[in-house]
Amino acid sequence: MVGEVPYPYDPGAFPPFAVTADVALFTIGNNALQALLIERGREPFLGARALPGGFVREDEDLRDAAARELAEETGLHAGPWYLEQLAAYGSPDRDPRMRVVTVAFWAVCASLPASPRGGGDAAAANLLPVEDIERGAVRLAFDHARIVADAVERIRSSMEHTALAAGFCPPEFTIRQLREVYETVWGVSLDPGNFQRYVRESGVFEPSLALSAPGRDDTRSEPGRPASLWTARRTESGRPAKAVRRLARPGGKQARNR
Amino acid sequence: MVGEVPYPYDPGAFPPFAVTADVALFTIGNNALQALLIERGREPFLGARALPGGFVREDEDLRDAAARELAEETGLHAGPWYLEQLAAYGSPDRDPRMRVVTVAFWAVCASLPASPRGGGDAAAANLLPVEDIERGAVRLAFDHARIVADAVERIRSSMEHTALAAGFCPPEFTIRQLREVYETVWGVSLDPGNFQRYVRESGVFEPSLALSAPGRDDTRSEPGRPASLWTARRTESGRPAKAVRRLARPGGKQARNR
DNA sequence: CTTTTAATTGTCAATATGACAATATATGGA
DNA sequence: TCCATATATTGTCATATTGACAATTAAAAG
Repeated sequence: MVGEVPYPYDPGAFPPFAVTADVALFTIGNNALQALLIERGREPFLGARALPGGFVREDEDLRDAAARELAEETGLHAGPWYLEQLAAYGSPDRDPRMRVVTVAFWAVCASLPASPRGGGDAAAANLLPVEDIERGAVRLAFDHARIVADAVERIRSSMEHTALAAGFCPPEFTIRQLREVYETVWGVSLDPGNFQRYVRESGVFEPSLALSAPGRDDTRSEPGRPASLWTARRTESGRPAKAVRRLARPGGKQARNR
Repeated sequence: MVGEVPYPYDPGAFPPFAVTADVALFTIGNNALQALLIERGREPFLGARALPGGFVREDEDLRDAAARELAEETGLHAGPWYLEQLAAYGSPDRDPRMRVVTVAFWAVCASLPASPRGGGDAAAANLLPVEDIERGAVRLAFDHARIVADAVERIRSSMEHTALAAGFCPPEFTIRQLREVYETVWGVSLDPGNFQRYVRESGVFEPSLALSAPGRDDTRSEPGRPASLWTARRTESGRPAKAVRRLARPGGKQARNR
């Protein structure tokens, strides 16, 4: 074998690219699906919104870069989020300055500090309703509108067969909280009774034993029977895993064109 | 605005990466799912198998680069394949020579020239059974074993709700051909009667009108009622689209651990 | 014309889903 | 304490879908 660099490439044999990692972080706030965006403080796209992101470092894994950018932008470290890669976007003209390939990630989390101000990065970060973005009411930089659209589609689809919806909730949650996540992200209204059955029998979630539900009456003051708490079941693949499908209720919100 | 390069980056502000496009092409041959691989002719991983791929050119779109590499490797141009991006792979140590981020694609096609020899590229390309790869019986270069595994999983999953299986068939195909694709890729045995019903009622496929089936007896010589021909239905999203799910038949092949 | 082979359709029980009623368990006030 | 109110949770039942498998159709071969 050779030394430091066993089989060096001819330095001129390949075109150099810049590689960035961008993250579309979603959360639910104000009864709507929200995306974390920053306001660009310089050209190009000065004043437009953009996804948190930046150059991948020399010896940094793509995923680590995405997590780092997210942490820098939200101020939250040891992120309480669920992060997954979406795809690479590398159209030759996506950045007017030079050839940049970005690896996009999507993430979901339960909540965010009221004002997730940039923890040192240039501009301020804030949450904007996905509905506004889908309507084209938000000016997004580069191809970030497409990235957000693709991420939302992936999330909506993934929620049908996995416990992803739990990523929008605290570690333990009530069935109602979970149902409201589905209703908000999918833009539909679900039947509470049938949804209860789904959560109970799908194998995707499981009741939170420990300081479970009925009996933990500490300082609650809402009327009605207290709800039990649930968690996402540890991912044991190799299971059927039922889907949520059409639990919609008759007079509910108008479903999007899925 | 400025001229050629409106907002130039500081050349030293970002680490240069090499970006490549790799393609995992699958087809069905010999009653098994097969992947197109080349044999590496140089270090590192001399002698190991690798996915067709190479550097993305200066002004080339990622997808175009993938299609180009595929065409160069198979000798087929104007590819009769279905090509879609899988994900980016960019672990800092995935290539011992330098920092390379690869954008992986997966593709499926109906058939390939008997011996898809490299159309000019270094090594010979040939098809290897995915089963062997999954079993670890094939030495793959870099992280290509993971890429193949991810691609196979994506394909198996996608086939459940889309017409992707038709990508393994000629433009027009019989229901039996289509069923054999599912059986081969999923490693299960499906009930012919129930599968017929699925094809007929799922909305994913549609009967090939034109020179349809019963009546096109030109030079056939197989016994039995002649099969009608079908095609993938033009993608009209916004439809329910039934899933293939468990049409398995009792004594069929052992299903993989899905 | 009969046998053989494969495609296609039909039947029926077991499940799953959608709609909605009934019951359980809290809070708050009379 | 008892009742009205508000949720959570469980049941019921008609309908739709799925799995298993029988029956029918349409060709080739002898």
